[in-house]
Order: sequence, then C-alpha cells, then structure tokens
Amino acid sequence: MTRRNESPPGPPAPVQRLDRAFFDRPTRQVACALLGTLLWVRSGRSIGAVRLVETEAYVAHDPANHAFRGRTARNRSMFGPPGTLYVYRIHQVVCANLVTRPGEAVLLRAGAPVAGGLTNPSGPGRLCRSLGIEHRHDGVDVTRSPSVFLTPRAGRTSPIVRGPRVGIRRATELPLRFALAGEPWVSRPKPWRTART
DNA sequence: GAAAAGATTACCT
DNA sequence: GGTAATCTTTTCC
Repeated sequence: MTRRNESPPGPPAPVQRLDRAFFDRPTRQVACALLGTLLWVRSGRSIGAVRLVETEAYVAHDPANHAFRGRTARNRSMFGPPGTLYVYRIHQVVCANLVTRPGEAVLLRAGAPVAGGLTNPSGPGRLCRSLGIEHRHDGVDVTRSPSVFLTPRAGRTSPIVRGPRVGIRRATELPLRFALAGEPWVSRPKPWRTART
C-alpha cells in the first residue's frame, strides 16, 4: 500500500475545503482571498456557516500583532502550521484568527449568515458567538478538523475595499483591514478606500 | 502577588 | 461619540 500525504479517510466531500496551500501565502493575500469564502462550524448535531465579508491582517514586525513579542502560552497557536485557528479571549468575548505564516494571522471580523440560522455575525466577537466558536477551538487545524472548515467562494464577489484596523492602539495607520464593498454585515463603518489587488 | 492593558460590546448622552 | 463592564494574560515590583 502506498503512502499518501494528503488523503484523509472517509467519503469524498462534495466541495473541497480550503487546504494548507491556501493559507501558506503572504498574510495580506490570504486576508483578501478569504473574503467571500464560507466558514463552517459544527457544534453537536447542528452546523452553521457564514460567508466572510471582513478580515484584518496581522503581520510580522507589526506592533499590534499578538505575536510581536514572541511566543507565549497565550499565542502559541499563532506559530502552528498554516490554517491553524488562533482563538483568544478579550474582555467578555473571544475572537478567531487563521494562521498564515508563523506568527502571522488573519482576524475574522464579520460574515454574512448562509446556513444554520445564525444571528448577527457582524464583529469579531459576535462572529464567534454566532457560529459557536469557543476558546476550546484554539489550535484547531481547519484544513483537517471535522468541526471547523472553510470552502471556496461561490459565484461572484463584490470588489474589495480596505481601511485602517479597528480597536488597536499601535500601527493604526496601516490599511490592513479588508472588506467586500457594499456588504451590509461589515462591522463599524470606517473610511474605506478601494483596494488594488 | 498586584496592577494595567486589551484585535470588544452594549448602553449611555 | 463616549464610557463601563468584566476577566485573562502580561508585566512589574
């Protein structure tokens, strides 16, 4: 029997999920490529999904990045393989990121409900609460996990716009926030500019 | 061991 | 538009 690297056991999926190569790219590129994709979360017997409409990139040498000062117990998932889910707690809520290169990640800020009867996934904390993402999902590999995975864009998407990131005190001038133009579920209005992609 | 800060949200004026 | 809530992680003494 020949060894296989990439074929997990089980029935073939009707739609292929986003794989390691999708996330193993420059973080800004992944942040844009994630817009329009579907994020699925299975909790118990139910499953919910959103179409991602807003993301933020956190890159190397970025003082707003949780990994800026190196690896700690809290941010260890930031150094997992591409496609690792980094979930952290802030105030009363949790926020979810997808790791690209080591120490870099994309914060998931908002989605449009597409399955599971979700309520208000607009805003990073609400997105997690709506989908049922909890801190126990920290470190999950979304390229393999049966409970959290992503599938490609379906159909056309709106143009991408960009703007300053939200809620941070340092490096606020960097235009590392990306969204799909005109999407009603995008959180907090900000001065958007059209992005060159 | 104590204090401060935080990739937020809800509710106030 | 501004601030309190609320609690974990990080940092400092």
